[in-house]
Amino acid sequence: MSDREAAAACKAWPFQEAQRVLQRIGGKCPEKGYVLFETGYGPSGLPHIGTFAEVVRTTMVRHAFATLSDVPTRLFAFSDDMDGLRKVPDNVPNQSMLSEYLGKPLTAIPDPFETHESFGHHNNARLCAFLDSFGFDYTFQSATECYKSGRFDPVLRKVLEHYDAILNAVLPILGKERQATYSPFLPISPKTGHVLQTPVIARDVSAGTITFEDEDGTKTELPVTAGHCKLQWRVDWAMRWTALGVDYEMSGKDLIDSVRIGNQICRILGGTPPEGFTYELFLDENGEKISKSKGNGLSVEEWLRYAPPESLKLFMYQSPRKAKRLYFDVIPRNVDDYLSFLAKYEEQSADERLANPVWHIHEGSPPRETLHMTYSILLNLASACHAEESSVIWGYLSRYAPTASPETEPILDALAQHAVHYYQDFIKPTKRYRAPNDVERAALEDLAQALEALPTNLDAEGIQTEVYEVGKRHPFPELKAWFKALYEILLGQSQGPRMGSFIVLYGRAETVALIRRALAGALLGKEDVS
RNA sequence: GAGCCCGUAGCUCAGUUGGCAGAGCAUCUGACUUUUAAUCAGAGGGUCGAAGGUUCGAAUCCUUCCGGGCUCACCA
Repeated sequence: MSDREAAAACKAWPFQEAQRVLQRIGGKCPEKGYVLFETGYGPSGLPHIGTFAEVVRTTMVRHAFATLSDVPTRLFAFSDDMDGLRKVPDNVPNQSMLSEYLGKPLTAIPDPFETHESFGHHNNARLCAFLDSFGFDYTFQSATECYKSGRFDPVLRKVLEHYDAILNAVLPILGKERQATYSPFLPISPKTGHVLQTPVIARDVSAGTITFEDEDGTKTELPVTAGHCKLQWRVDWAMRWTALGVDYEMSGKDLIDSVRIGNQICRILGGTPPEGFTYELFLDENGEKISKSKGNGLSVEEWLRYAPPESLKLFMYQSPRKAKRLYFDVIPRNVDDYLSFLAKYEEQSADERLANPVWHIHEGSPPRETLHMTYSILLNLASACHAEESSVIWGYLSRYAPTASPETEPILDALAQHAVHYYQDFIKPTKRYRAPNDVERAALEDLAQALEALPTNLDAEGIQTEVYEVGKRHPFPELKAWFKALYEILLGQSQGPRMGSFIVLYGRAETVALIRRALAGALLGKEDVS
């Protein structure tokens, strides 16, 4: 079976989606010369995990499609940057300046960060930087540019022509209040520059204009073309599908009705609605919808501090139609699942590979992983050996696999780095060191000297015996108390790893130094005062 | 009201063309000359929400029902 046949038979959802796209175009290249995938972005906020999810998933479908067909593809990341600013975001500078521009298109508002041509341009740049950091292949599209350049003009005129039909399509899903003032066209006031939400009083199809009442009450006539008017979002979406010839766009289940309306409008405009895919929303650990304003759930940045992007992509790949909880605890699991899919890939047949998530995550060519070490082991390791940096973990890993190094095992190296972050943020703050009493002090001094005197090639077992011997030489009620003291004084926790293996892992000289610092009271400063 | 998702071990969930019910954690037992919680080995634990149907065979497909959750109707 060829790759293409195998892909056509593959049940993995990106292939199923790609099949629908292939059927849509009837196996032939569309007139525009390519199959168009689109993802939308509202630039009044910064890119977030939902943006990421949509682009990753769309990219997976796009790549699956490229495996099924030779028809070229493009992905537009479309920014609705002509949208009027409704509210001043509280996470940006120059708040008072921005408040003077409320109601104006984002691309007509100065950049509060003073680094770009406009606020819209600034956020667009943030979007692109965000997407670039993951290496996504896309073409950025600006709504402002599309409107002003006339690219949307032919379809805008059609919207005017089929005004009533479009109105009738949208009205049923609106509330009563909204129905009264609703207009698909949002004229941009020539006087104030505001995007107006105002009824259309008259329209002239042949001239391509609408008449409305401007903010100061004067009757104003404006062309619907060339950027003089924007469209209300649902109609805007459908117009864009029609004008650009969008073949595929996914959206959240909260938009189901809007997609339905959009499809109707698209047909009214003479277009063919894109193939859609409705994905489920993300929930937090309590099963509540994740929203930026509530700040629940998890940000992309948080995830990437503790785990590599591939694990987040895996999360996005898995069950997109299922409402999944997105919170901290799911990270380690997704890392380990990613690693095991990666390991499994090596021994799979060609068509099994197509259903392996790593095939989709890495666009058909996943990296080879030679040293298999789960993330949970690394997390344990990081906390057991007090890993302030990944080199400590590597100290252990190179003993385990002498030929391995950060250079030969980049995946493992990244994981080690992430495990250190995990240790620093979650384990270390819980540590509480205490000062030794006189008996313990003497025993620790004894241990430090004993460790220095031991033959350098002694193994973990031998060191363990020596630790034991030192304990016996001092008046502990029972040896249990000696080990407990070691953990509490040196590691800041009431239990810990076997001392012999810990010392080998942490380093003999380093352990001696650690003991000396403990004796000097230097570890007490690390105590968490909270 | 309309629509979507979920219900599988104590917990969180896998289960990919229907073919002997799985993982992680938790629990229990044992090993490793310290510890209930480094690590390792092993064990117990499920009427797959319920009832019908299709099938030689259903966690999986169809129907109905029960239970839980979410979304839409202001903005995009």
